[in-house]
Amino acid sequence: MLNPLARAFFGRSVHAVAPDLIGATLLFKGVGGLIVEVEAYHHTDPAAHSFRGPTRRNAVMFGPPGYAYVYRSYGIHWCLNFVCEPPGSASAVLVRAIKPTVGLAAMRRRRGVAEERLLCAGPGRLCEALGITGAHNGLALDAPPFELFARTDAAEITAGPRIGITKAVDEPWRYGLKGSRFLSKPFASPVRPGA
DNA sequence: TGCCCGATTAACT
DNA sequence: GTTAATCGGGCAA
Repeated sequence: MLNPLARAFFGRSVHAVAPDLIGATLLFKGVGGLIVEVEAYHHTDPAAHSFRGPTRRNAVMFGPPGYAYVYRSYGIHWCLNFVCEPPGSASAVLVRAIKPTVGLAAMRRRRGVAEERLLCAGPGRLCEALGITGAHNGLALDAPPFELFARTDAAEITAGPRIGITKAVDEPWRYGLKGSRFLSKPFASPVRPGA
């Protein structure tokens, strides 16, 4: 059972939780950093894995909030989601990028990359750096090996269309820390008419 | 069963 | 700019 604070935090709309996760600290077995990019997936969203109903893969999404949904992407990579909203809502937030702060050496070893900016800039890269796999699907987020700490300082949050999807492509449900160099891709700058 | 596609990434040209 | 790697889901047959 999740602690009441975590349940209250994740039990809200994905569109409330997602921006609140920007600037939060995520650690897995003591390795991780600051969340700088996430995407919201609601069960009514054609791009969501839960849109067509429960399967063995997405079962965790249909459970209570505050748990990790880890799935294999393109048969190769692992991607980490946080289940949100009341139980059965089947909505989740995809963690797309973090700024590495703790355990840099372990991340570099797992990734085989030295450049700090590329350690966790992308959902697949992030899971590889932290050592998260399908074996961790369904784990509670308020207990080891996970550690989550809410944002303490004010953060300037920006939003835009999600990446790598083909359905509901115009919905601005990607949230990020404005100007961070650890994003998987930059957010489009506002276009001024006549510029 | 067979076929196509995907919430990706790295290594090509 | 393009493409391969690789596997589960969804749908047609």
